[in-house]
Parts: sequence; C-alpha cells; structure tokens
Amino acid sequence: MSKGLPKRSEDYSLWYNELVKRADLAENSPVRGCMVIKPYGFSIWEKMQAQLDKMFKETGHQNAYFPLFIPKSYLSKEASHVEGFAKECAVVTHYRLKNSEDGKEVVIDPDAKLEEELIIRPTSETVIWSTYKNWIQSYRDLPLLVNQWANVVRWEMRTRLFLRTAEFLWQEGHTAHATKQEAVDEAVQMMEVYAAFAEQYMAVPVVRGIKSENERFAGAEDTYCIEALMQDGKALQAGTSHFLGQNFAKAFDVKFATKEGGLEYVWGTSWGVSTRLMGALIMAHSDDNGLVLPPKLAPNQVVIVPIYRGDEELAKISEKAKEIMTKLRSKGITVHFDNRDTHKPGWKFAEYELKGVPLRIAMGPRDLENNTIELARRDTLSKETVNLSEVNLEDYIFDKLEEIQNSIYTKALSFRKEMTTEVNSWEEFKEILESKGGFISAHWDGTGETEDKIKELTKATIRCIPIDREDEDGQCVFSGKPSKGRVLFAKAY
RNA sequence: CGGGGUGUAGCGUAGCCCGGUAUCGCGCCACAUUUGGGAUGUGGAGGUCGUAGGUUCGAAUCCUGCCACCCCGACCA
Repeated sequence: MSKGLPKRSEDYSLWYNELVKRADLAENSPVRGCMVIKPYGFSIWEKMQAQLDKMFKETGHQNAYFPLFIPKSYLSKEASHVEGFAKECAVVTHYRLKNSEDGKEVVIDPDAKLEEELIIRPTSETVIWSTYKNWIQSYRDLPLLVNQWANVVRWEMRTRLFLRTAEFLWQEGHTAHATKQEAVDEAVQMMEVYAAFAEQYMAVPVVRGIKSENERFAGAEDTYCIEALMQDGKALQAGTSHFLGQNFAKAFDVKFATKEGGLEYVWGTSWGVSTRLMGALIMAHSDDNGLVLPPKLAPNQVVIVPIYRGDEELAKISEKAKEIMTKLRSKGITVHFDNRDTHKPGWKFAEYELKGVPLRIAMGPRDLENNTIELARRDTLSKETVNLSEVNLEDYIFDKLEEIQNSIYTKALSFRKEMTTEVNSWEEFKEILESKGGFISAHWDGTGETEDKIKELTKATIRCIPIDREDEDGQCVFSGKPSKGRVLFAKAY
C-alpha cells in the first residue's frame, strides 16, 4: 500500500473514497451499493447518535421502533409519497428458500409467494401513520413525539460510501399535533436542533433554509433543511425536517376529538439525519494527510505515543503516561496510550494523522529528563513542547481541545463565506459556477420551470431559500421576472 | 437503465497487441539490527489470472455470453 493519500486538488472524489477506506471508516460490501461501517467509523457515528439522541430527548421526544417491512399497499396511500419513492424500493416477494433439484444451490420456493408483497422501508411515514391511527383519539393524546433509530433502503443507481448508499442508518422523527402552528413550530425546532448539532458538534456551519417545491420531500407541505458546503465547493444537504400538513393524517385517517367536541385531522412532521453526516464531517475538515475530526466527535481526543529503546525505557514512559491519562480522564477527555511495540513512532504519527485524532502527545527519554511532552495538533499540524512543571496539563489540553473545536468551525465558516457569491446576471451566474463553485446567492422567480431549466443548463439546483434572507426586490437571474429575495444555488451531492 | 473503461496474491500493478502455467512494489510471517516523522537486511508463505463456454497440442493472452466494479449521463438524503 502506498503511503500518501491522493491530493484533494488533483482528484477530490478519489481523495474522499481513499480517505474513507484508509482511515478505517467504511468499505464496500459484497452487495452493490451497501457498505460495511468499520469500528472506527462506527464509533464516530455512535458519538453523533449519542448527542443527537440527547438533544431529541431534551426536546421531549421518545424513541420507539417500527418494523423494517411495510405492506406494499401502504405506500400507495399518499399519492406524492409513492411517486417519490416507488422507483427505489426493494420488495420482498417470498418467505422461503429450498434446495434446487440438483442440490447444489438454494432457490426461491415458488410455493412461498407472499400474498401481499412487503416493501423494505425507504422511510417509515406510512407504517407509522397507520399505527398512529390507533394511538390517537383525543386532543389529550397529542402531541405525539416519537423518534426511531433505524436502517432504511433506497435502491440508488449510483452510490458512494456514506454520501449515498443503498442501505443507510438514520433516525426519523415522526410527530403528530393538534394544530398547524404547533406542527410548523416542531419542524422548525428540529431544523434548529440539527443546525445546532452540525455547528457545535460537527463544527460544520450550515445554512438553515426551506426547500423549493422541486426539492421538497414527497408528501410534505414544506421541507426545512440544513445545507453545508464541502471543500470542493459542492453543497451537501445534511438534514431535513418536514411539515407534513394533514397529508398523512388524511391518507391514514388519523383524526382526533378536539376540546370543543369536533373531529379533526392531526398535523404531522417528520425529520431525519443519516450516516450521510459522516460524509459531511469528512469533507468539511479533512486534508491531504487524512481526517480532521472535531474533538467533540473524535473517538479518541488524545493519543499518547511513547518513544523508547528497550523495555526499561518503555516502562518509565508508561508510568508517566498513565499519570497523564488519569489526569486527562478526570476532565472527561478520552485518551489512548499506544504502546504497541509492533510499529515505530513515525508510523504511529502518520496513522493518527490519517485517523484525525485531534491531539497527539509524544514522550521520549528527552521528555522524561526535562519533564516535558511534545504536543501536536492535528488541524494545524503544529507542534509545541509543553513543560509539565509549568502548566496544569489537564486544563491545558482541555482548553486546547476547545480551541481546536472552535478553530475548525471558524475555518469552515470563513471558507463558506468566501465561497458564497451574490450574482445578478445569468452570465455571471454561469461564470461563477464554473470557475469558483460554492453557493450562489441569486434572485429567482419562484417557479419550478425556471429551476428545472437552470438545472438542465448548469447542473446547479436551489439548495434552499435561507430562513434569514432579507427581503429585497430584484429580478430573476434567469427569467428576469420579479423576485422578492435571493435563494442559494449550488451543485450538490 | 444508456455510453465508456477495468477485472491478475490482502492492496496496487507488469504481462495480453505477437498463445508455451505469471512480474514488481506495498502488506503478511520468521530472525537479527532498529525506535524523536511511515526502519533495514536475510529468509519465507501466499495466485481456480472475475466467471461460464468456445478455438487450440497448449489460453492470463484470441472469440462469445454472463457477473462485478469505476467514470460520464438519467434518479436521489
């Protein structure tokens, strides 16, 4: 295996693919489009899950689990929902295998055909709303605030590790409310939860916005989203939160008795983030040396590498390392002491850089003598010597981790600012998109036709209508028709 | 699903045009010397050449089908 990673500037997508594999995050599986998430990659996902789960619970949600299989007929109950997902559903038609005539292989037993085929969930709105029908009778049963952590399958044509896989892991929240306003508030709240998570934990700045009709979730009235910008100037939808109106309530006949004695359909939301966040995390911060992980999501925040000759020296360093580990752990810092004798220090340095460990402590005989350590920062690749008799190491490291967390966020934010361009003419639009990429802030006449044409001509789509956009009269960058504000265009993942 | 490309050891590859049982590097195993930025030497293990068939005395090499993967389109979180 060669040493260097491909360069981002030379082949960004090759760099990404190689990085995912070499950093031990994930690999392809025997089944096309599926992936094996390796322990290191999964431990990052677990950190994400833990934090998100906490945030969901703090906003009043409870976890539940709904089945993987959905009766085929359910999917067709909400018209636009079927249309959106029908083309990418895996279908179970049989429930038994048997040995072939020659006994050499197993074949589907034709006698075991299901009366009604089962869909492997591409998302769970249908099965959940069919269940909610039984759970909801009165306004007293509302709001119903449920989340589930699950896998879903969408049979995609072209897949990429984490960014788009046929099977992926996610969470999907499904809520039911008595009033429209309450449901809208819920959808907005969850978008804000996602945004806070992305910014504070992943250190990825995001634009909060609303999807245009073309980009909206199949079955939703409004789709709120968070959009992030990757280092190659392409946008990535990192999370969506949908206001479903009464669409699913009507499709599955979910009504409730109001306080006043009436009978009304409930209002719904659904919202999700997936293992795609891993892709966002990787592409937002990492460099040509490997991953750069934000301390808040790094499986190990600090690694200690001993430098020694012989067992005696290792024993001395180990003793010191254990002291340091105890101190760091007392501050809640996760630390790993790599005392493997099978690899040399230089090899380990490269390895932990590839894996994005935020801080590395190296300790050798010189350090023992001087009561120092060498501290290396992954994000800046800078090194310093820290004198242990001069500082309180656990506080020093704690602060340093926070500094790294902030620093990579700030770096990503200034990149996004630099890569967001306001344009006012079609010529400029095309020019910027080709030469620079990134987000293009431009006026749009609000029609799907214009959006389609722009997509056809440039491959750029409307990523969102930013929540905080300013009202500004202008003319659509493509059609010249009147517009009331700017939207963000970009080429997207 | 359309167009293009590629399948040779765990990974990356040479050989294919011009047929004679496979090259090199990384990795792996053993031993020794090494250890402050991916160590070095010596020895060793590992291959139904994607798969099925055809041509031939003989196929990694030529022909046909199939499968998988990659890139570009259509679709999508």
